[in-house]
This record gives sequence, structure tokens and C-alpha cells, in this order.
Amino acid sequence: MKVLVIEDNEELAQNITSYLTREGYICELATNYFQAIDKLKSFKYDCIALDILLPDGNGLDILTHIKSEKIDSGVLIISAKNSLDDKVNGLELGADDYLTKPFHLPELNARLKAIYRRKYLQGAYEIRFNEIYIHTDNMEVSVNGNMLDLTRKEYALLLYFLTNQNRVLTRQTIAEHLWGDYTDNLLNFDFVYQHVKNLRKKIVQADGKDYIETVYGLGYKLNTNK
Amino acid sequence: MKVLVIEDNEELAQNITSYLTREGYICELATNYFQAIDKLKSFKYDCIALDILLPDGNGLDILTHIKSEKIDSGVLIISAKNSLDDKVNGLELGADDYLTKPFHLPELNARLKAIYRRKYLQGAYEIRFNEIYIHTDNMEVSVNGNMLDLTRKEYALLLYFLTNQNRVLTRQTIAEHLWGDYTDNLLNFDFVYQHVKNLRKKIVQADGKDYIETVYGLGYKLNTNK
DNA sequence: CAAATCCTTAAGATAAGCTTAATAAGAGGC
DNA sequence: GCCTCTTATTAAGCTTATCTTAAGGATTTG
Repeated sequence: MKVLVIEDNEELAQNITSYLTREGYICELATNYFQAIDKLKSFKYDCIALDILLPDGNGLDILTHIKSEKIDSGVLIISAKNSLDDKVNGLELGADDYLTKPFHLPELNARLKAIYRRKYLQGAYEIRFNEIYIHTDNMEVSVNGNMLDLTRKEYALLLYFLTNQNRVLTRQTIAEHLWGDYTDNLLNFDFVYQHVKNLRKKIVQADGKDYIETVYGLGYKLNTNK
Repeated sequence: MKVLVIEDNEELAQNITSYLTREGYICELATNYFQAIDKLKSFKYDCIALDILLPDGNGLDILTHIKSEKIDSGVLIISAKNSLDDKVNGLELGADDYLTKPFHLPELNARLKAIYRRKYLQGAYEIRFNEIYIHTDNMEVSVNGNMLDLTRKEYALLLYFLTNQNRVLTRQTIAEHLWGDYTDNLLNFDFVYQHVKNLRKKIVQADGKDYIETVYGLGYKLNTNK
């Protein structure tokens, strides 16, 4: 899952991103209003953790932007304790959940996962694709009843394919989704080959079928009809 | 077993927590209503010892919160003698047991253990996992008939694994469960390695099998199928 | 109060995963 | 069928995660 953390307190922001990364998220950070808007224009995120109090603007304006631009991301508002107004306004503006500071990182994790479930999986804990099951909670994948031992990147890649079935994904898109803004000034996305190859191999080994179709000159597609 | 003690009388609270800690519990303390709610939002407890009379609120409201938020913890209500109303209300609201002040600490211990048994072990005194038996009452562990001599942390760790079979537990989650809120602003959870290693060693020594599986990049998992 | 045990921390070793570069294989156009 | 461009594979070096070793402190026990 790809997350944008919008938080101006550098130390907290660093804690959050490194924690979420360890927990398997693809995590990007914006430390002010403009940077946030900028990133939202350029990239697509599954969830956004949004601090209300920013040095150069109000987080709720970012939320308004998200909604008016019809950006389809889950939004978790983070704000100071007992700031009830923010809570009410935030939820009214269409935020998915609310978390008060100070909070504990696992709580953030749990809420993000819950938003993801509600928003993208209709509340389910797992995604199915033919005989492939992904248990999003502990990042477990089983194929035909056998556990698949995937690395972090392979898992992220599979999840990305499964939430974009039958859609062609270019290497660049994949790179952006799995590696975030690190890919900003890259010209070469060869490393995607590696992970596609590894993922393919493991799935074929377990299921005998290669659902990942190469679309020559474009990218890859998870093919339902195989 | 991880317990949250909600009790405003500082001296009594201190007595309780230090007693329970000596008895092998992982024990946290909240001395008022808000602190309690806060902790309940962030952490998961096996049992909650809940004093009814708090300076800034009523314990029964905490109980209501626990139930409405579907927090799955056992609840032991503590209140002044002969306050029959509280007892009836408390049990009606879904508390698991009731203890009147003044009480003896071993009595508290016994009741907490009883709640744990009823709630998590279907009334049994021991947990079995393959050839590993945990007798929760006296904290004894046997593997293939041989007594396993575990330290307090190892025991707590094993119990935590056994109550979360086949679920990936991150080092941070483990740390929080075994060390409580002391871990709040830690970034490094290396010390978990040690205890996992020690526990593994003892189990392998006794049983020849290493049920604790390392999930690279995430944490550990007690694997049933080994 | 001393001895023993346990817990924590730090540093170095090992292992797993990720990225890069070089080379091979395959697809499409002419 | 040949050339070019794209994709796949191989292998190596690099990074990050985990494990081990060891030592000092804290805690418990006798």
C-alpha cells in the first residue's frame, strides 16, 4: 500500500515514515502544504495521513483539494487532541477516519489498514484472484492452499497487479507505485524486470499458470482469462 | 498476560502493578479516565482491572467505551464494598468479574487468571501447541514431557506466540506486548532478537523443532505446520 | 549482602533482498 | 530473414535485516 504522510514536525514525520516502511508500506512524505499539493498532483496514493496544522496552510484545505480534484485516496486526519472542530469538519469534508495526537504508531498502522480494507476491499481482509489469495493483514499469500514466500517488493507488486486487474501497467507506473518519489529522476526502470520475473516464477511454481502477461512495448497486465 | 490497571489511588496502584509484575504479568497503569481511554485506543490488553471511582470520570463509562469499541479484553471491576449498584451495572455492561475493596493482591491475581482462562482458553488451565504445553497458572511449560525452564520474558513471549498462532508479529508489536508503554519512543527493537533466540534455543533443545519462523522484513510467526 | 541469574546493549558476522550492468533471447517491422 | 528495439536472464556488488557473541547492569535469590 502506498501512503503519503503530510506532517510538518520533522522528527515525528521521520518516525512515522520509517515505521510504516518497516511495516511494509511504500511511504512518501510531504512536510508542508505546497509540497503536499504538488505530490498529490503528480502521484497516486492509496492512503493519505494528513496532519491538520501545517506551517503554510491548513490540512483541511488539502482535504478539500483532494475531494474537488476527485483524487481517490483514503484520508486519515491527524490532529491535536480534543480539537473537535477539526474532527467534525474533517469527517464532513469526506475524510475516512480521524486520529488524535499524540498517537502510537501501531494505532496509525491499524487505522490505515482499516481504511484500505473498507475502501478497496469492501471490508474484506483478503483479496482473491483465481487461486491466489492475499491476506492483507499479515502480508501472506497463498496459492492453491500453499503459502507463497514473497519478498516485500514482490508482495507489493502482486498487490498492485491485483488491484489493477486487466489493466496495462507500464514499468514506469509500477516503479512509481512501488518505489515512490525515489524514481523521480530515473530514466531506466530495468529493475522492475527483476521483480516481475521473480514474482512470475514463484506464482508459476505454485499454480502452473502465468497470469502476468507481457504487453510488448507497453508493460504488463494481470490477465484474468488464463 | 498483559494487564491495564486503572486506579487513581497512587499508592494502591503502585502496589498492584509491582505485585502483578513480580507475578509475571506485563503491567501498565492509568491513573485517570482520559489516560485510560488513551491507552485503550493505542494498545491491546488481555485484561483490564478497572476501578469505578475515578477523579475525572466514572469507570463504568470506560467499560461502555470498551464494549462500544469492541475492545476484546477481559474486564475485572474493582470498587468499594457494598456498592451493589456498581456491581450489577458493571456485570450488566459486560464486565467479566467483580472485586470489592479492600482486597488481597493474591485474590486479584486469582481473578485475573480466572478471567484469562475463561476468555482465552475456554476455561482450560493449559494451552497446548503440538508437544508444547503451557500451564498458565504456575507458568510452567513442558515439551514432550520435559519441563522447560523459561525466564519471565521467554515465557511471556511464548504465551504471546501461542495466542497468536500463524500470525506475523513484528518486533515492535512484540516489544509493546512484552514491555508495555516503555517502548513508546523507541526506534530500535533489537532486544527482541535476544529473547526470540533464547526461546527458540530452548524449544529446539527440547523438541528438535523450530516452530518460530522468521518472516524477513516483518517479524516472526509461530508456524503450526512444521 | 553476595552470588547467580536475567536483561539489555553494542559490535561484528552472516544471510537475504535489492539494484545494477552485461549479455541473451524474443518480437515486430521491413 | 535480418535488423532494431524490447524484454528476459544471469551474475555480481551493494544494502539492509537478522543472528550471534560478548560484556556490563539490573534484578532476583539464597
